[in-house]
Amino acid sequence: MSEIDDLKKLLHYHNHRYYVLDDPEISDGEYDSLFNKLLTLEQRDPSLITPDSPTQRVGAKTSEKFKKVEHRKRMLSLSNAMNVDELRQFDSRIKKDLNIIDSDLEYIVEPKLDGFSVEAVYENNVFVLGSTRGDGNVGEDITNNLKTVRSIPLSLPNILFTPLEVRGEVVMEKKEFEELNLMRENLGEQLFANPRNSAAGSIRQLDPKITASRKLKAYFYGLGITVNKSFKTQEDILTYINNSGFKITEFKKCRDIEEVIKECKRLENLRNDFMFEIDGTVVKVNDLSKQNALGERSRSPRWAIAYKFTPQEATTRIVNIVLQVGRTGVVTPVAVLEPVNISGVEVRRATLHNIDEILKKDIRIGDTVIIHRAGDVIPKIIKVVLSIRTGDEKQFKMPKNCPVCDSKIVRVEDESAYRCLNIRCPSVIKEKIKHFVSRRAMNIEGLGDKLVEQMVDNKIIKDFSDIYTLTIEKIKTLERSGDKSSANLLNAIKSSKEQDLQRLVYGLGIRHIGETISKSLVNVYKDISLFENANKDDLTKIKDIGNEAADSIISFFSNKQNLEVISQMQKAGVKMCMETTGGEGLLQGKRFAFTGTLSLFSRVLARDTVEDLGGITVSSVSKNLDFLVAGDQPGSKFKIAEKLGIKIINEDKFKELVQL
DNA sequence: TAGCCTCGAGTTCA
DNA sequence: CTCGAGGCTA
Repeated sequence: MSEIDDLKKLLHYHNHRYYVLDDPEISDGEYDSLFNKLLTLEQRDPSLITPDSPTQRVGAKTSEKFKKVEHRKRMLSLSNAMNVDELRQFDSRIKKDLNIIDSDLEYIVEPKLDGFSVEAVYENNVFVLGSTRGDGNVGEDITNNLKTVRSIPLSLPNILFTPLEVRGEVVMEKKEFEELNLMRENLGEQLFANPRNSAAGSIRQLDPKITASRKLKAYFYGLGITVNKSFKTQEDILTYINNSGFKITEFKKCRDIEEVIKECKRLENLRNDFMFEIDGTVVKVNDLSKQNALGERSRSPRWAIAYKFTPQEATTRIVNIVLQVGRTGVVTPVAVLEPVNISGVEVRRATLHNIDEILKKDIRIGDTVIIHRAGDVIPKIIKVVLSIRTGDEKQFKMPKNCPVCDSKIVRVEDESAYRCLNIRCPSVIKEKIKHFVSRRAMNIEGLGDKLVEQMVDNKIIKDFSDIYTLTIEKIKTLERSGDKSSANLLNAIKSSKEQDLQRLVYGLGIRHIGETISKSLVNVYKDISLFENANKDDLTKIKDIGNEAADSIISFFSNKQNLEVISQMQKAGVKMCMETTGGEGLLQGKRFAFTGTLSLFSRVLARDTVEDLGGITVSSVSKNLDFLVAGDQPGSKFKIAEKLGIKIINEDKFKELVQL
């Protein structure tokens, strides 16, 4: 056998290890050197180049449009089940059609990839044709582009039958998609709305070089025409496809429809853990003879159904853009949306962050937009659907004055935010007070957002100190404040006077000073009066305090009004010094993070427990972490911790550790 | 000075 | 949760 053939075999093998099994045996460098060796040999005698050679993945640009390709067997789509009931209906309908009365029907459940459907045809072992689904009958010839997808084998190890037609989905992994969009953003190019569009756009490129650069993956799930009759089940087919060198997704064989439902729910919960987008599951009757008996409708088979996850993406219209003024005076534009249901909640508003964001995405009032709720909860506007623009949309301009107090708003150099600098701005006052009374600061229960707003509007309070001069008469002038609730509120205010100093310092809302720095500050300056004399040198010696934070502290404590408010609070009996703490704790200096649902502790209790014992709690995992406490259904932190070799403990272990 | 880590700040709905 | 930026470290 020639050296060229050996090299090709070797490269195919290592390509498969790398791109299909994700388990390379040799380094990238070694692969490249084998590849270059083959390239040299082929260049010496180009007549030896075969179409399945690894050097032929990226072909020449096709100038004309894609050629049409007729599918020998129609590529169908799937009917949808929008909920669990529709899955059960599907099951009973099939059983009726098959005359199955008192027995169960076996199904295969696979994740449904949100990508681009393709077919790859192999003749005598060699990849000869790649096509899109098109309308199901006729697709487009994308052979050259599919060849660039490294997880698709160019030749197969052994022939079971020929031709072999495999069907699957080309996807772009989420990470890849984000990187691509980031790059396009830097180049000022139009962004892709989601990984599916991105995969579709990449596969329909006339220049295979572009497709090759997109790092697409392909997963296969079925066959086209099948001359071979040895397959009995869908499971056989998946196993065969996989053994022939294709990537397949995980799948599960289910005894009955209830197990199918369980599996669908499981995958739905895990959807964010997949590297690629999945928008549902595909449920197929496992037995091929039963599939045949059921047959197909005009556009979809009767033996399969797609179970759709509750969507995390939706289209809606921007009714208006309004402005919010936060506690730091930042003026934030917020889109008011036509209410739309995404993953079970009605979304009406979405932040637009700042004017740069609006201009970058070219968002206008009246635009139709795609909004998204990923693993998190916060809706995000992904992009404007430009194709439905009527021309009646209104561009949004930042006003010159604060929408609340009408004073001039300014944009600090190099910042995208506009700020209202009026310290008497009612909105700023309200937000500052809400922050002061919030759970993590002074924790005054019963003083919620609505009440604070009323109090400021009615001029009952104008700064923190006024909270401590409230009387039952004043509170009762407000809506929905009776004897009982007013008394409760006064009690809560009274007990807040004893809060730790660090909570007070945090509650003051000094720029750049959050919970952590408040704590470090309080450890050094144990009495509020000492803060006034703090100098920059001393401050910057404290961990995490640099130039900006130090300046911010000094400027806060040299402001007369601030000092006046503090002194008023002191007169009202608010504790202004730190209690001496009793020595070293059990967990002194140990860093903890939590993930998943805890059952023995609430998050707050777990946090307080650690901190009472001198430990530190953090919200993200890094190599400095000492313990990750994992509850039920841990999130991404779990994987990161595993990778970094962080000690992961369960709740029971944690309980032992804190000796409760 | 670059790159990593952490902290702060803003954010939606039930 | 996520982003941006301040601060720390090599």
